[in-house]
Amino acid sequence: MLTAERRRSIMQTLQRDGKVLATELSKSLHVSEDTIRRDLRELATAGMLQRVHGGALPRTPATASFTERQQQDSGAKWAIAQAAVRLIHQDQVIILDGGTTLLQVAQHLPRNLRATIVTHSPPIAVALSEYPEIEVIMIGGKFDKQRQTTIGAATVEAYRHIRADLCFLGIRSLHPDVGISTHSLEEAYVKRAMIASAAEVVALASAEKFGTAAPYIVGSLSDLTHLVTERSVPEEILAPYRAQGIAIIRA
Amino acid sequence: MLTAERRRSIMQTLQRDGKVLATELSKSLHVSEDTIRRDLRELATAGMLQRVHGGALPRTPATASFTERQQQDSGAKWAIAQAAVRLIHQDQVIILDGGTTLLQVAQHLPRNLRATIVTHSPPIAVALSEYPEIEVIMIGGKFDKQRQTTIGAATVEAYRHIRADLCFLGIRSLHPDVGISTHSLEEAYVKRAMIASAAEVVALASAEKFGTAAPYIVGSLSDLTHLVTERSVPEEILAPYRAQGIAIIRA
DNA sequence: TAATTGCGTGCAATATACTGCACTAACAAG
DNA sequence: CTTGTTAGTGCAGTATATTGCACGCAATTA
Repeated sequence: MLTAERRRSIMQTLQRDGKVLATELSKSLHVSEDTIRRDLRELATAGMLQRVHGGALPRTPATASFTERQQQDSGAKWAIAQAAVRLIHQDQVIILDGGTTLLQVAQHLPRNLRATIVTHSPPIAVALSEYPEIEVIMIGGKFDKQRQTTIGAATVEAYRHIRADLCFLGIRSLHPDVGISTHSLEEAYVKRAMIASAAEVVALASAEKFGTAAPYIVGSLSDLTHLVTERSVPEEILAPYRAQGIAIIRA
Repeated sequence: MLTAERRRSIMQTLQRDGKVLATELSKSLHVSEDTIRRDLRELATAGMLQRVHGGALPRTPATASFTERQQQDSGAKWAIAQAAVRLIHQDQVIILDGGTTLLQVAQHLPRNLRATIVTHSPPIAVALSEYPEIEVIMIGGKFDKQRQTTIGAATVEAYRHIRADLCFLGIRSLHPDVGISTHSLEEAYVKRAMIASAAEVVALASAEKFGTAAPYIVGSLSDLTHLVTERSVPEEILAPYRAQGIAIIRA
């Protein structure tokens, strides 16, 4: 494995997990810890990460809370992202929601995928720089620092002018009766605009999102065409969704 | 086998495998490693791939040029950013251009600055998450992976609806006669829109930008109200700009 | 105190890269 | 046809990069 390739891999791991350990990297990349330490030192000198005892952390605490969230339960998110990616076909126009799960999806795309990806999440746009064949459309608006997405009238308006094949929607609350809901009114508006702009809507929901409801309604279950979730979710919980004709993928 | 043919083959392999090794290419294409290395060097110069020890990797603007560029000559950039920040007042609406220098500016803002910052650079928006008192407006559009900014009609149009107090402009070429110019037509349009939307325009230019010109004109010197540059730039070079009534800050 | 862990440095071995030079083939000008 | 020019190639020698190892240091823990 090339040196530069290994360092890219380290950066990717760091971005994905929010931290890296020298010992773990040494094992997973099959080089000595000395080499890893040297890599980390170099990358730190280049300002690409922050060196700490035992490993390294992302350089910008900016995305700290964001990256932190990304750490928790990353196993399930990883599986969901993997499964979701398989729904994508060449040359499609795809809308990607914000959030950590969707960032995972962006990072798991096939390297040679040729497609147009529309997103209102700056971190996702940046992550997609890695893919030479993907055209990225960034939707503007007021920037929500907590969610790391744009929101507001400009965002909703921009989505109005787009007709996408596929939309990947991050789900906060999903309930058989209530439908899709969320904790922010602005976020709900944006998600509605995304749904309205796409032919097929894929919901990405980890296990704990089921049977919960939040104050602001995004839409009904009938808005969804696919639902990607964890394998651990029992069949009886999924039954109402199946009844709606939603294609269920248990990752 | 023709040279051009071989190089196309290299690019294809790179595209397929995500990396190429000089030794392997030498064997599979039946030429010496020197020839392969020459090919890789040429292709790297042409910006088609990124040369690394042992072979080459796909050119990924995010990791390669942007982060790397942020490294180079960061001393001067740092000083310029520091000086530029002092032009900002509380509660202003400020447009921030893309580019590494402007990212530096974003990272050097006072912690408690209360302001609205408008930018078409996703990395800058993310960096501004740090500042609790700053409202960030992200301008959307087609995402330019190399420059890490949005461009195109949507970007220009969005700037039209904004009246800012201050605009910080990254400068690529500055010439007493030609004015402000750049290498990308799209970028020139966006910069023009930024200038048109701001009451005061601050140009940020490191020493090597002076006396150079590029194909696409952004505007004339009279568009500028301030010019922040390095202390090392001699007074006689700055004279024409002073004559225009531009306030010069030598950081 | 002793053991452990992570860190940094110097060293040697190997792999890779660059430089200058000579050779070839294609091609244009005389 | 001959000659000069150019681009492309390979080779030899030298320079640089990368890596793992041995060793000592510092901080933490048993």
